[in-house]
Amino acid sequence: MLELQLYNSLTRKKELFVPLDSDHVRIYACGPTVYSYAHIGNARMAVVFDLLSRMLRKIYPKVTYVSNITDVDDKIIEASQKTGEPIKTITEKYTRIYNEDMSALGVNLPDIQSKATEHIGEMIVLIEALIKRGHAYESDGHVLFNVPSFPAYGGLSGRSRDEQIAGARVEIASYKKDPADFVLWKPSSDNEPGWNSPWDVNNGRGRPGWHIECSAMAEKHLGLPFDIHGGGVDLKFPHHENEIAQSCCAHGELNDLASFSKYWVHNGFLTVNGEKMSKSLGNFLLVHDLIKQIPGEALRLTLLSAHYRQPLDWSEDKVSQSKRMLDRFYHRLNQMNDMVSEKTDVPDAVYSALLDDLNTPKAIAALNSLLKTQNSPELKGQLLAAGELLGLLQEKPKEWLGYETNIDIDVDIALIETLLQERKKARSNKDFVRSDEIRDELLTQGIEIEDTKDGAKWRKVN
RNA sequence: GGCACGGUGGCAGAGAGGCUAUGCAACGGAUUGCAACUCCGUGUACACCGGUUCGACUCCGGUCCGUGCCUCCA
Repeated sequence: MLELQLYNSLTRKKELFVPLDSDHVRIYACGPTVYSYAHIGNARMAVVFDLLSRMLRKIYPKVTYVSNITDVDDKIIEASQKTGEPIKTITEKYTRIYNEDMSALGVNLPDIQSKATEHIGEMIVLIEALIKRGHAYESDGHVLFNVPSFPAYGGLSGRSRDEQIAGARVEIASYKKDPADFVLWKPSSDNEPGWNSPWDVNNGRGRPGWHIECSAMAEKHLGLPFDIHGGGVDLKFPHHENEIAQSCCAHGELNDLASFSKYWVHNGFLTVNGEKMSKSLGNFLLVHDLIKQIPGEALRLTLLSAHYRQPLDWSEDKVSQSKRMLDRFYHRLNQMNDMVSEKTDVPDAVYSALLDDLNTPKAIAALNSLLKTQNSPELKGQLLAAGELLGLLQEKPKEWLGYETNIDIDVDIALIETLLQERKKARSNKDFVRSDEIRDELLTQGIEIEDTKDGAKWRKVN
């Protein structure tokens, strides 16, 4: 197989990916709301779509990957009221931290990281088009999308309008014509962020509803239709469903759900020790914290260790497995340090696994199988090429394995050398008690001794 | 309640109508003063019940169990 297959949530089938324009592939993925640190579930989305964009770039000459930053949202307002920090301070801070944290996971910045607050004008244009075409209406200071005006509504998530009303556990606001209607624009009070709009009430200020930003930004930066729209499965309904409704209806495409995005890709949910992350359980794992304890690359490999559409249960055990696996790879790379790697393509087994709907577990298995062959410039080239595509194995082996410690000098190299000398002497005198004492002492400091043919070496562990 | 997705060896996790997944752990061996590191080798699986088939863990139906969505959520 030489072509990319992707599971398309819209058709519920694995399909051959055929770009709308093979000279320019366009992809959009829903990014974070910046009011706090990103958790490991956010990271899964970022890593999955980072990998997808890497694959697309390998295949096609030009790829534009857009991912948004939601910087206007009720949760941000709440955070601001709680901490007293201005909204802009909060959103800028967490955008910066998000990008730093994702970078630690080997995630490249998207080509365009669009911010909601910079696209209010485009949102207003879209909402006006919806009103004009009879898909939206003003009510009590709000502008709402009228779901019954779009008979195809629900096509992505596969639930009819009746079904969701039947199951709805929310109170239905009185200003809605239909219980399924959702907000496009809402009024802002004086202490909430707001922009002038054609639907001014309450001193003339309002702010967008959640869904409209993605419709507006995807259209602006990618044009319609574009190739791939992605995000977590939990966004399928209602967020993505609503995006489709807004974008299709604004352009009169009532019968073609794919007139917005041709393919829809959803990554599975992440649980922690079998449970959903939630504030009440206190099991929110923040990337910001994890990267202090574990190399980002081990986290990335853990996220890629299950297929992207499968649920992934996060556990320390899984992370340490990933770390061990990387140790093995780096060990082999270290053995080949002096070899000039041969320039090679990504090995077929790895590449074809990824072409098959990003089957990363299979790709990783193939990568492991490469280790069965002997060290050679070719092997080194293959490992590095496959690693580059996956966003792995790009560190210096000596540093990864701890043979070279960079700046973090909680290690007294002179002392270690002295102790190693003493141990050498003790061993030659068969004073194994002292020799083992030194070994244990160094180990408590995180220094592991390796006895080799060329004498003792040491490396920093953990 | 509705919709959807799963149940694979000790654990994680792919796959496939008949052909070794892979990793971690475990065990055996090499190496070592003993270890660690490293290397070599080994084992165990496909929830349950029917059906289709020459043959199913893989296809179909049912049962049981688990998870997610239906409300903010990656």
